Amino acid sequence: MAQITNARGYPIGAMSRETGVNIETIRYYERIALMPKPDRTAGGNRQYTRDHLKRLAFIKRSRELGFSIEEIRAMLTMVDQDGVSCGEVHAMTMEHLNSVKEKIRHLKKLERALTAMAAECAKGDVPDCPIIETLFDA
Amino acid sequence: MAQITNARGYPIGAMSRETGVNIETIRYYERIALMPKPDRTAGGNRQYTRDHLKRLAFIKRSRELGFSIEEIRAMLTMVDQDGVSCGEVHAMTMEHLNSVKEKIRHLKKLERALTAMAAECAKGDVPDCPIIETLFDA
DNA sequence: CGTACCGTCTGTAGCGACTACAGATGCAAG
DNA sequence: CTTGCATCTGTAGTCGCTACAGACGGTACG
Repeated sequence: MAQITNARGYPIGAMSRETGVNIETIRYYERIALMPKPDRTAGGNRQYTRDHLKRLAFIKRSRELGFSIEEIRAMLTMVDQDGVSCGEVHAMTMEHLNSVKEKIRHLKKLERALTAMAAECAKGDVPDCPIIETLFDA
Repeated sequence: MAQITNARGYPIGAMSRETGVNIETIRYYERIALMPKPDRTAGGNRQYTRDHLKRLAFIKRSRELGFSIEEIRAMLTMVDQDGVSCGEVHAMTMEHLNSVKEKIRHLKKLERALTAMAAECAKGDVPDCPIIETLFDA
């Protein structure tokens, strides 16, 4: 009985609220074929199912973990073909993990350089700012 | 005597080689007025001076430290006006440092999540891949 | 039944910071 | 004089959205 509401499916606003994905972004995912085209009401509004909702949540979580759209597309293609190869998914995850680790290393280098620059700076309105000097003459 | 070469100025390719900034990017910086328009040869080729070179190197180093184009523009505007306020530069640097630190925190969270996911995975060609499960049901 | 009003629609343009062409010249060495 | 790399302009593409404009859908209230 309470199912009647669900029988009508989720409009795009509900999808957005449930997953935290922007409405414009949901339509964008449809345009790039990451989300399948949903049914429409007589008037032309999108009507999503629970499966759509799960898929969108999957995409959201994967994006939050920094996977690119194309990586997510690859994973979803495997899921769609019911041929999920755990080895492949594991490899993708490890590769992604390595790129995250490298980004961290890189940012830590920046952090050290910025900290060193800032420490040199007297903070006063001195004509020769050590930060600017460093950037010009490093 | 050897100065004659320099008297002709640097063509864009030399600027690129010296600083490691792509030629297309140098022209892009000119278009967005981050680099001033240089003199031209009779035939229309750009001729840069040592000052241009120093400026481009400044931009390069600042970009490598993750400063945005607009942040760099602000710093260079101060330099151009000869009104370098060390306080302002210091503030910008600290703000930038904080955003770098936050990115590091964020990436470390990702690293932990990805490591945890990967650890759960048997790596075999199991039908139900724990990574995919996690992404679907988290 | 009308009306108000939010939700949703399509299509296009913008963001940041480049990068990648195409097609036409410049210029220096042999 | 020719060869051939360097450089020129202008435009369009990248990624992953985001932000409109202007028109229509759908529902709650009177």
